[in-house]
Amino acid sequence: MFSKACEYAIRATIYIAVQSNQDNRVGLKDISKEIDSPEAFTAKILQQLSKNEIINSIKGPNGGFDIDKKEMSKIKLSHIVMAIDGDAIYKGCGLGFKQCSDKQPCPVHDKFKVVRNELKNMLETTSVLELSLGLKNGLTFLHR
Amino acid sequence: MFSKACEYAIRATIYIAVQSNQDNRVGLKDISKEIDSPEAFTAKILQQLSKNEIINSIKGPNGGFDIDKKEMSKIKLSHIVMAIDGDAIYKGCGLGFKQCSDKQPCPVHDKFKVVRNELKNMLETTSVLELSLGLKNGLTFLHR
DNA sequence: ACAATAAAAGATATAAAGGTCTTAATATAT
DNA sequence: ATATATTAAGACCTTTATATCTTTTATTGT
Repeated sequence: MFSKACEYAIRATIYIAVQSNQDNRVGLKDISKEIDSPEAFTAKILQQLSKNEIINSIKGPNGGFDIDKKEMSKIKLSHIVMAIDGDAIYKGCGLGFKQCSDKQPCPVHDKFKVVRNELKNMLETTSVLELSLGLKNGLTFLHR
Repeated sequence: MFSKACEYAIRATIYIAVQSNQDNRVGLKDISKEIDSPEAFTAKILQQLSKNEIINSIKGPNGGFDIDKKEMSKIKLSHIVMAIDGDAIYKGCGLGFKQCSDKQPCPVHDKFKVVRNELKNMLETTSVLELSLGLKNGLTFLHR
């Protein structure tokens, strides 16, 4: 569904959100350990998230990453996916045709549209705050 | 959503279905030209489809590929996807966790499940015959 | 039997995704 | 100011997906 980078990005963002909610700033090592991801690769992804203003990055001693509490409910999964994977999942044709459109649909166009719209809607309405609460309350899990 | 190989596989199967409906057997060259795919790569994919008994392959002069008319309504998109991409799209966790399950769900488990089930259902109920009819009737398109 | 045609199989090449390593930049505390 | 902690940036490596090329096998018509 998503690239590995995007999976790590979502995991990381949720974990940072949980910690930020408790006023904890977290560093790369901590994050990659908690979400079970390769450290150096995760660093790259956090850079991307930071550039896209999904998370804040603070250098130096006691530095790390966090998310503004007020922003947390505004950050949706769609923002993370867009920042890492781009809009391919939204606009891409199910059969890979560049010219596929409502006017000139590929054979699966309409069927895919339904599913894609559901996915799109889910991503656009699911907030990082919401996901972080489930994790905090022990209802969901982020590692093995 | 799917691999390139799977996209080509679906395109090819639909095209072969259209032709088989008119009792035409089609060769690799014709197929890859019609569906706008790399010829040699398409050959590999057709081999896979043939091994998985989704299409028939006939060697020699006047050889090529076809699909039994009676089978056409029984072949669903899910069969093609399974043959080429495997079951990752069904069972895979949205965040890439191996251990993700209903009992130990990742933060997006339930939300993804809804979308995935819709996709699964669509793939399992959409037949190659159905798709080939839209194409034959000029309602849908397979190339640029 | 032989030549021609077409797919199968296997080896190889190229591109993209996934991942690491090294050096630079920035902030903090002493 | 200096040493230390931490992320940023860029170069690099590895693996997988995508794609091609060559040789073999099967089928048909003559």
